[in-house]
Amino acid sequence: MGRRRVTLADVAKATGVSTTTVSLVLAGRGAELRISDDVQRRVRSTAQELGYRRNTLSVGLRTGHTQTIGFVSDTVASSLLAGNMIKGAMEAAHQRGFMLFCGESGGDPDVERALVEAMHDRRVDGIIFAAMYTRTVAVPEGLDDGPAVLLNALPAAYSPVPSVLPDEVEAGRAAARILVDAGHREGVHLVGAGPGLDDVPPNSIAARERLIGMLQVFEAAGVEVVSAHQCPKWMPEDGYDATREILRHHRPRALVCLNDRLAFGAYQALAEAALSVPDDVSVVSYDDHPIASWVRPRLTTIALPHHELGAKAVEVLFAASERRRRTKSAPVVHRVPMSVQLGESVRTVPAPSR
Amino acid sequence: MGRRRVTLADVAKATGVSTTTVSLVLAGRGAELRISDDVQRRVRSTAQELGYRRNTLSVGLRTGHTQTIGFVSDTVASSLLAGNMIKGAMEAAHQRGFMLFCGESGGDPDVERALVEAMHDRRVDGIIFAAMYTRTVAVPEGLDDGPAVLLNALPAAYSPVPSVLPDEVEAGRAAARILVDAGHREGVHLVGAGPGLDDVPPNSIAARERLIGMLQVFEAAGVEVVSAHQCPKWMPEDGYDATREILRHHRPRALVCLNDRLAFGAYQALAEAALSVPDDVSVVSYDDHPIASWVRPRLTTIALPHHELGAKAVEVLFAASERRRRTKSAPVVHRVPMSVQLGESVRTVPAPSR
DNA sequence: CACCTGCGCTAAATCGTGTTAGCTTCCCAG
DNA sequence: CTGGGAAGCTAACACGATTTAGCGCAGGTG
Repeated sequence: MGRRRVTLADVAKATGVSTTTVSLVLAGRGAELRISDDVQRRVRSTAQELGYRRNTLSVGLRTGHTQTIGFVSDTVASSLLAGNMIKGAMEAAHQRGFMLFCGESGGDPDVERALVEAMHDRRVDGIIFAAMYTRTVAVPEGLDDGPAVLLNALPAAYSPVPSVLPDEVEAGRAAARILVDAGHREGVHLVGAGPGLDDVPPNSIAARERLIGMLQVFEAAGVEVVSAHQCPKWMPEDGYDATREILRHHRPRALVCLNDRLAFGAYQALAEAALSVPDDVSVVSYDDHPIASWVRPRLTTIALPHHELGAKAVEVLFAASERRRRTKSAPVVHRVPMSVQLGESVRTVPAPSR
Repeated sequence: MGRRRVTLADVAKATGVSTTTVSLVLAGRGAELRISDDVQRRVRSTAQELGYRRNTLSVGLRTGHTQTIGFVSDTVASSLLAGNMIKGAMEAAHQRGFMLFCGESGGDPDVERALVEAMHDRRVDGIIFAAMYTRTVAVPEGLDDGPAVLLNALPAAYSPVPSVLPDEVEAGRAAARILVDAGHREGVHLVGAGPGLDDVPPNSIAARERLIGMLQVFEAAGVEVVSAHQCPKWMPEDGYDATREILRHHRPRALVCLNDRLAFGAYQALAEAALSVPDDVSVVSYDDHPIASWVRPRLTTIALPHHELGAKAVEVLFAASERRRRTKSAPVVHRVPMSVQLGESVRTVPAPSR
């Protein structure tokens, strides 16, 4: 247990060469600096034999590169989202031999700054700053002291840091298209946001962009949205309340819920009113939260590509580290497509005969 | 951005003293080595002024301590559990100025080993090896090369590594007691495991220990468990199927579901059979998954103390690092209590008049 | 024989900090 | 005037790697 690790010097001594040689060989620069094949073989073999592993701290101190990325998020716990984003990032990082430092701020700007500093202290090669729901964020001071990426977030003020986000507008179009293609023309209601583009939860990019996409398609198809209900929290209870409110005045034929938890609440309200999904009311929602596949009938939902988002962030970060050496260009926004998850919550409406 | 960080030498030069002095002062050992108050003040003030931060890599290289903990889990994504355990660990670590390296193996032993090695390469001060559902695990080779803790898991074979686990037996007792105290004596069924102690999902400690606790209390109260249904996966669908099976032969008065997702499935089956919770059937379950508070009526559930588990693991890890220097004692199992979350899913049954 | 070139490797500096051993200065007793 | 001790600091090495500059040798050339 407490036994000393094998160092470069140990390998050098055991092979009978200098540490320089060992270092070069193991870095794959042996040929370049004309170390003979024989020596290379011997070095590799003794290194293997002694179980040599390079000390990342030492390398980091010398070269400035630590094979490490910092991942700072506001909240990992309250949503599955975080887990899969982190997972995507970890896998992408691990493929390149990188590890992830994880930190959670709870949304506190002081903690955010402290985390970013602590990561720079540990000389991370870059930082991913992630939000758990798609929104605008204040970029913490010091974030752009090194390569950085915003994940699932846009900077509130101007910032040179690039962003990686789901393509919410297209997701909005996709959701609307599902209803339009299924023949729905009337009795369409929105649960969670609208009717105006500003009737959204604070800082929510997702809500606004989904609305934009939906309204484009509905308008083009001549579908009128009967009512829309803004909900600040997007939890099941809010969906339940909003749906009850709708049922008080209308007989809806289709609900678009701005996420699956709202849809879950809507299901409850519909069940209470003895309305069946999808025979009486079609339901479409967003996120592909696990609950979407647990309810009966399963929800048709536009999936947040958490895993891809995380992986993409790492990719962009690497690209940024490269570019940084050459030139600084304008900040970029990368959009990751959202896919349709088909459930059984949408009914095909027979086209009205003209 | 690319500007060089301030080093100890910079502070020393600016103050007009040696790096040794600065190092001592900032380490709080100034008095001990009789550096004058005046110099101490000046050092601190210039350090502050220049925005000096110590380079953790360098310190780690020199001292062997990196203020860093490795967190290796099998799966973070598929369960909320992970998120809160990690969060608990992160907070506890952050309080002591530590950061967390996160890695996920997906259950692959090769990846586990690789992660543990990668963390040792980065000279972590200790490793938390976490399982996402309480079970026995094969301790990966190399884990005990440094301080380590198993979180939510017990070693499959003997291992000197301590464990941190929820107190599942007591949780089992608590669940049974809820029903017994509410007056339930008949029509009690188990969903997810049983009737035998070996009728559990593979390696599941939770199932087995919950069964033990429940059977103790039921037996003591003279309550007979009418039927029990083992489910390998513990997903809503399994709970749905098991409950349908129960309803085919019985008229249950109370269901104990071995987790909330099973209970969610049970709710669906009960609703289909037009049975009301809790008026017709009481339901108790485990975990306090978010779904527990989303369903109507809310579930009464025995909560997994994820957050505390994570924090406790860190605490045990620190204690282990201390102890390691002195003596190695027998491996310890730490149990964290599970708390009852009251919902409205249990009905009080009037005592039968004798 | 002196000089140059290419080959195959190594000595030594370096990264930023912690730590041990010791240096200088001052004061005072003998 | 000298020796000794305390006060207050510093020189120098170590940690484990990378990297630059260059050394010694063999062989060919004028």
